[in-house]
Amino acid sequence: MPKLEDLVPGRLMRELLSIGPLVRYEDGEVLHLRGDAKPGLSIIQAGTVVAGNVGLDGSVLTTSGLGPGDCFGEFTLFAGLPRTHDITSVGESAVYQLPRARFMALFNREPQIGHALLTINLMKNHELLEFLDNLRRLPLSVRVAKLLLANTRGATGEIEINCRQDELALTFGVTRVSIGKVIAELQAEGLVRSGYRKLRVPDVGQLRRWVEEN
Amino acid sequence: MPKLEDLVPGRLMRELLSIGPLVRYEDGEVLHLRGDAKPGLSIIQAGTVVAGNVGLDGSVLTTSGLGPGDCFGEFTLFAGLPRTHDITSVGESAVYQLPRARFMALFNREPQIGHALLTINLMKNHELLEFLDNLRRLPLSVRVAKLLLANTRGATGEIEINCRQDELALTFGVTRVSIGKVIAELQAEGLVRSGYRKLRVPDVGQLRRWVEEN
DNA sequence: CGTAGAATGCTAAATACTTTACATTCAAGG
DNA sequence: CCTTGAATGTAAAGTATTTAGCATTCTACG
Repeated sequence: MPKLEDLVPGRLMRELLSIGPLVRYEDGEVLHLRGDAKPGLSIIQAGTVVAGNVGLDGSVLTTSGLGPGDCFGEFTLFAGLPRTHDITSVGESAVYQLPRARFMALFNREPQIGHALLTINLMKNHELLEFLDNLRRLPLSVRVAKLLLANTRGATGEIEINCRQDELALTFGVTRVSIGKVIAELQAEGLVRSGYRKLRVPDVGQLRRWVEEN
Repeated sequence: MPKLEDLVPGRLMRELLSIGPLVRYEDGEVLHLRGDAKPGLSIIQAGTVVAGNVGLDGSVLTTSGLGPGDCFGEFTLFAGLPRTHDITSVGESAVYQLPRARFMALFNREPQIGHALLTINLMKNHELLEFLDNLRRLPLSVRVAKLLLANTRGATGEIEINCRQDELALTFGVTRVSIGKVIAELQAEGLVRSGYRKLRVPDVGQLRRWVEEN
């Protein structure tokens, strides 16, 4: 996924960052609450924040993690609607908080910003559609394997992924039991080995081939 | 869902439409093929076109219908990637086909265009997330009922919706059998009455209440 | 070094949806 | 008005997933 800083030239990026204060957050601190109406664009300088998942009543389970260079909050600016997710800091983080007025002024002057935001959001859209498509057509085992591959980022040979089964369950919207079964299957085929808070893929190439033919 | 023509002032809209030819298509004619690399923005003047669903090999099943004032093709312009769907005319249609270079020139001059496209795509994104969320949390019967309500557009009392069960099955990614069962359920509760190529909702308010409490 | 909380492993019954197959009903065109 | 293709209705068997337990294993921390 492209980030804002990959899509706008350095000079413009610096100008963008100069219009909002860099705010620091502690682990677990809330940056924005769902329903909050105050608009603005946020750009992550350091650390990780997660969006999503209120639970109980339901709401969106997406729990997507955002890292340095990622931005969020476009929705409040361009759709004119309140925040759709809670945003929480995971560990310490530092985030530029650009207020609406000054950001929009720059947006109106520099078409490259709109271009970059459109690129980012069209890619997101595309990924969502693919996810939906996979959801309908592929068995859970293949979807899980795909996610693992997405986390190898071009590595080959043996890799280790730090994740819990209930995290996987959440991202796929299924129960931990189902994830457990799937991992047992994959393990029986020698494609992964499960551990405490981690999964080991002994041979990325092999897993990739298995995904291809399923 | 907002359309381009709702978001840019008339003057600018006319300028936009003036930069590309208005092309007419017959029923079933293909406007763009999946994989086609030629970039450009398309704006529908009249008629309906559908995007999606190659079948066989799989690919996206989304089959979303687009009408007058809707636009498509942003993906080819801002993500720089080939078409992701086949686009086909349903009945006769007329579509403005704006070539890349001239459109981008206008885009760079008029920030309102970028603003409008962002609004549209952020809303789409939001709807997709909600759809995904519903998919995970709600039984099929409630999702179907929600779709019916979405097609009432504020009407009250009795309404009639023209759709086939296999169309519903396609949009929800389930089989016709499942849709049939769901409709039978809803019918048993007196919430809908099924007919040939149509569904009748005797009391929109009642259906709405039923959805609320499920 | 133990132990408690966190995470995984496993089982069984219940539910939702699919697949396959066939019967029935509808409506448009000759 | 009758036929035919399109659409809906229904049923039975199979599969995937959930729900609700409880057992086991791991590891951080006291």
